[in-house]
Amino acid sequence: MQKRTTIKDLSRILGVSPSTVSRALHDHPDIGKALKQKVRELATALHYYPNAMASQLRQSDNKTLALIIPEITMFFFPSVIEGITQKVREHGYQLMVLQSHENLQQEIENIKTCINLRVNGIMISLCRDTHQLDHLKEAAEMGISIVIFDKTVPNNRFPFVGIDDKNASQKAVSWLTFQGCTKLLGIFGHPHMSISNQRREGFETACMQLLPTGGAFKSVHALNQADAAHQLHALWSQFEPDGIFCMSDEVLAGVMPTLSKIADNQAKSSKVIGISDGKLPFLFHESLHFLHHDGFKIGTATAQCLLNGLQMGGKSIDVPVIIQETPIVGNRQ
Amino acid sequence: MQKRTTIKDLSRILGVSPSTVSRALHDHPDIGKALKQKVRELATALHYYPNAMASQLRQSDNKTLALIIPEITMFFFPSVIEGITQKVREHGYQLMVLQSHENLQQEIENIKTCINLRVNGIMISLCRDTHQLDHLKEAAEMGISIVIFDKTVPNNRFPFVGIDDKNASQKAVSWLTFQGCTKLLGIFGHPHMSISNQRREGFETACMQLLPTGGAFKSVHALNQADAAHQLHALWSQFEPDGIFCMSDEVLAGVMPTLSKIADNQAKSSKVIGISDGKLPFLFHESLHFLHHDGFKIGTATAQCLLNGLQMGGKSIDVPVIIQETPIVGNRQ
DNA sequence: ACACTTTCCACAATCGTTTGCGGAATCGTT
DNA sequence: AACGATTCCGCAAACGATTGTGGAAAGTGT
Repeated sequence: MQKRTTIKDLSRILGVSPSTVSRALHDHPDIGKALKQKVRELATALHYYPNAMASQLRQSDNKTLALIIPEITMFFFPSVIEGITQKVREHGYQLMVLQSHENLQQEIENIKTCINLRVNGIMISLCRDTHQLDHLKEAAEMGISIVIFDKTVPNNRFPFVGIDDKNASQKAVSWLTFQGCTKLLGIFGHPHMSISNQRREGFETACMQLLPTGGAFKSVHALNQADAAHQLHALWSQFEPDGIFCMSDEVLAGVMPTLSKIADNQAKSSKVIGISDGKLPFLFHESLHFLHHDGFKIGTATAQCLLNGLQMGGKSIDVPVIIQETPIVGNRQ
Repeated sequence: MQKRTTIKDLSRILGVSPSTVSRALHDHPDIGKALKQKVRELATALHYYPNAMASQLRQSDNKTLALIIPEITMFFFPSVIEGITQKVREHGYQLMVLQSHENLQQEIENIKTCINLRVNGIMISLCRDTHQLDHLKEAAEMGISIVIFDKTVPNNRFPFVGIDDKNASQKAVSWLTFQGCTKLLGIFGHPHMSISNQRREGFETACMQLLPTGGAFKSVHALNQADAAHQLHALWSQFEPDGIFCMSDEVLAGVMPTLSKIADNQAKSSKVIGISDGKLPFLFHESLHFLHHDGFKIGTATAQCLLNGLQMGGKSIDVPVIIQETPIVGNRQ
């Protein structure tokens, strides 16, 4: 890492003071037009690049927001990142993405990194083993704005962006029963995740309300995509549903191939509905409906929420933002 | 952003010099055991977090590597990021992910950000409109190590990590002909992308070599997933292939649903093979083979290549690293 | 008791920029 | 010609941490 040209270098060569060079480069009105020109020319000629660490230190601000998520999987998060990126860039901030890999220790480490770096704000989707928010409170006390999205904990006091999980599940059940299904299977994500339980509860209460007498339902938790496939397969001999609810794209990705592998007429004709970011359902042949859990929209809303909080000097609103998922979208018209 | 406790605060309270505090926190042998203890206690009591900007400025190094990619889509890149993250973290570096959104101007901007931030190295997959590498050369001259992966330009002189595109295509054609296909369709990505053309060329030459007399082939470029679907659909009436080669997951995602939508016996029985990261093919019912273009492996190899270059003081090897894709993997056993 | 290590810590410079303040030159006005 | 207003720029102190050097106190050996 060799020596790079600095403001001092420029100032020495031009015979002016460093402060003048700095002002010239920033188009400060105090500096004469002619001099500004010369400074700029020399700067490009000598490949001058302002040292971001130095200027950030001086201004003690780096215009950076952090995004902490469990993992950048192919499901959901790419959309979220896209939404956040767009909104964040519009407002002149840089985005830093950190992954916790579903590991609380790593999540804490990431928060520490954010504090050390003096980021302006944090958007975080909690990993499944996170149950209390001390590490976030620590960051908040350091003056960092925080917004939680998607995955949270029950008694969260930070601003939150997400969908109404229970309601979404109820809509799904409602649709299935409307289609005439009476034997429902709900497949949910990792049991440690907040949304898994929210959505399961919504599913179960809806089933109890909406299923006709003689109907039945069952709900299972899958640890991941492969486990969803495995559980569905293992369960089929005992419980053969005519309606299946998949709480996420990951579950759906496990379910669909398995479903078509089960050489059973019932399997072919059983209705499936999911909560989805809206990409995956279109890949399958089978008619497939889903509740649109729009990652992009959640991303922009989360970023917007954080930016609002920043403008209000950290005193952000405490009311959760609930994104309305689009009622029901069929992927075949 | 209120005032945070600094090393000076600690030193003032303890009645020692800032340098002593710094050394104590770094477990420097010059500092007495008792004092170290007191410093550390006060530090945690006062929620002291070292200001990363300050220390990075002083040491003029920030242990950060940048990853610049066109876009974080659901295809391929999540795996790549995973591989890179793992390798990079092992070596104590931070990773910064930047997206160019297939926009050269944005790519240049990202490089500039990297220079300003004084990152140690850059891993980049070029966006499709990038044809010359002046912006990368600029960064290289500033002492930043660079590795290009996946998407590159013809006459690249930087270290490169990727697969042998032509060879992969040839293997695909070879498999299709071995299956008895004689009328092949190759569907490729955006025509501006290097890999699109490499893979198409490989496809075409292989077709000419391997197809029996009477055989035929055709290759088309799709701008994106939806366009792949559309083109396949539009083309079907004129050219009805019995073997289809999809050069990427994105293309595959466009092709498969369309294929099953085409109510034609031929469509059901036509063989499909793709180059894939290895997740998507397992989602489909149809028997589907693919050449494993392993994103994770490419990620680790890219990061390793960059780290090697860093250790050798920026004088990195100039020989491209070619990852051998796993020959042919069937997704149903 | 003397010289000689160790042990432990302070001083001050430094990384590269930014910025409040002050001041010299130039200009315009009466 | 005198005087206030512009215009344009330098001085020096920050931002918060790291580090080479120097040196006082304490311990060791003879």
